[in-house]
Amino acid sequence: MFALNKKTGYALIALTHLARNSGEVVSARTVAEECHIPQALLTNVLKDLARAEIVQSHRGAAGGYQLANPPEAVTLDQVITAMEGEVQFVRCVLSGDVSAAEPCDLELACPIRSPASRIHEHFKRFLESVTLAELLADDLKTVPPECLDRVPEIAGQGCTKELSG
Amino acid sequence: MFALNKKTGYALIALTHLARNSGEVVSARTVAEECHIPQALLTNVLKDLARAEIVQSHRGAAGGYQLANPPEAVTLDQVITAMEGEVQFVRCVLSGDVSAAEPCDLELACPIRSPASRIHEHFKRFLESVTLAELLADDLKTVPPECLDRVPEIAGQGCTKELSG
DNA sequence: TGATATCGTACCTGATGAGTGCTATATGAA
DNA sequence: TTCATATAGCACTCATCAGGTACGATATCA
Repeated sequence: MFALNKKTGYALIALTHLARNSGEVVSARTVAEECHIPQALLTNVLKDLARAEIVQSHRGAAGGYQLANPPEAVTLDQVITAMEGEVQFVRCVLSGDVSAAEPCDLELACPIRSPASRIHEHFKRFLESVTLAELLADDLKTVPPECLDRVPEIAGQGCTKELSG
Repeated sequence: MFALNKKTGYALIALTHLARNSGEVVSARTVAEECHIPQALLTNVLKDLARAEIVQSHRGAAGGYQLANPPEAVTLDQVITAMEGEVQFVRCVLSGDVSAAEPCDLELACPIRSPASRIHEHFKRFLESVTLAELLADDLKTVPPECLDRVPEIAGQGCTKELSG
């Protein structure tokens, strides 16, 4: 199944919680309790988000976490990268990079390398276009109705941005 | 890492190979040899694709596989679903379905359920908009230059379809 | 100094991805 | 009829990783 993993899901939930308390420092325990996420696990999730500088951490008594940037500036791509590592789409796409941990066996002969790279770019842009602000906007009325139905003719086209407005 | 698994990658490579031999029946061994994919593994991949009716299988001597539909009609979503199961984006999105194998613990309280569903729909449409034909079109010149640079302002918008033309 | 909270890291366990092997069945040709 | 070829359907192994837990170190505040 092609899906985000649970940690990333928890991260998104925690981030929306922090966004709704913007400005305030909230402890991991509070977020865990209010979002019904196992605390020990959420602790690790928030640590990853802090390392990626998506949230700011404050140690000590009355410490906790807060968003490092406004929700509009936090992209889905950033969150996924923080939790799961660089998005790759097809695993070989980045292997031109010498440092890639997983060089592709087919590197020379691969018949889809070039087109897969292009699709990878589009995929990445899609993830970059989705922001935390859209996860906060829980109002379906903000989605232009014409975007909900014209499928797949307009697939992936022109609807993403309107979601946040 | 948010990525397609290797089997799906092999599936895409095999499908492009079949597409380039459109009409002809090609054996799994031939595809494996010409695409440099382990034969035993490719056999399973092609079986999955046949089960999903993405390719047609022909048993017996001189048997093999051929595309069941023209490349324009084969979407990335179909291939991923055939190889990895239904795309879910966030794992809970489909759990409203009673038959879901993985009901979400947070079902009632989840603060991102509704927006995640919307993003899931966009994500799915993106995958439906990418066709095998685009994997065959290896010519970067078919991509309008303005689509390659305006990032992320136009992210995910309006470029996908042009890729195949 | 003690309570609280994050930081870093290591660990466990079950599921799943990647790959292999075998038997049954279908087909075409000798 | 027989044989070679090729797919169909399982069942299996092995390694990796996701999901989750635990603990000592460190920072902050009262």
